[in-house]
Amino acid sequence: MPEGLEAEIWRRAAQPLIGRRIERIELDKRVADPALIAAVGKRIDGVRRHGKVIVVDTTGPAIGIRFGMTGRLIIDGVAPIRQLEYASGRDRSNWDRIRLWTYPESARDAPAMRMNDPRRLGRVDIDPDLSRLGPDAFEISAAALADSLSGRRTSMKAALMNQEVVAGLGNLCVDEVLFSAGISPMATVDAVGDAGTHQVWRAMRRRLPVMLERGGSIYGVIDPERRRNLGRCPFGRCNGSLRSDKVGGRTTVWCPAHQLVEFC
DNA sequence: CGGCATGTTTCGCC
DNA sequence: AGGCGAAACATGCC
Repeated sequence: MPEGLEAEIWRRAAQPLIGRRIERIELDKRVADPALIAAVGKRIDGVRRHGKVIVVDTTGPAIGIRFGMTGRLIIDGVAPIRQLEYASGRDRSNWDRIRLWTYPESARDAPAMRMNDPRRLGRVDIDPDLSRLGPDAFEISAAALADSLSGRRTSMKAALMNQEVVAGLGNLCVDEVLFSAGISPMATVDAVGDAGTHQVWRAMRRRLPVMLERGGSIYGVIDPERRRNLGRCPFGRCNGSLRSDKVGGRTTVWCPAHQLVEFC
């Protein structure tokens, strides 16, 4: 989905919904659980986030929203993130997967909240099960990250994208974090070791708030322009060149000159 | 037109 | 048994 950063932006934008009563719900049954109509008439108690998932708590069922690759949240007619990198800025109403009106504060015809997802890989669940998600990427401690990674036989990149290990990092954030940490994305968790894992944790703490403040996952050093055109490595005085490879099944942009198995 | 895309689930294979 | 990689999913865009 949009990653945890985008979910956090939407969580914040959705706070004004708290306290309102749900007047009406329309949903696309292909991706949104029809049982969610049970939330009609209930009051919104809170909007929280874990990893990439938004949960709208009500006095009835909770509404769990996952955004897939192209889902967006629009609150009171305003899209906090207007356009996603790999989707146009178009907003066709038949891409809405859930629409929710509240009483009495829905702005005119605009739903108080809607999720618009052209590609339809997102989901809207009733009482979502978050039990398999790892610690949230923004909250995780160094010890918890080390513990969560221990025993993994896969690459660092694949491990960090695994939501059971740590919840909220996606392809772009993992590339940014590993770039900043100076750790190779293809290094195995074991090869990276305790010291390298700590570097990864520090890079998460360092980079994620900056990207959040700038507006999301695309605002790292490894931005969309660099993902497309590569070029010289922008890390410190590194003399290397960016390259693109498939790691963990995803396009990975990194610099072999400074992203080493042994961290810099 | 071919290929690729901020993600998750499923299917086989160790 | 269970972790892991590849394929599948669905659609738009360059």
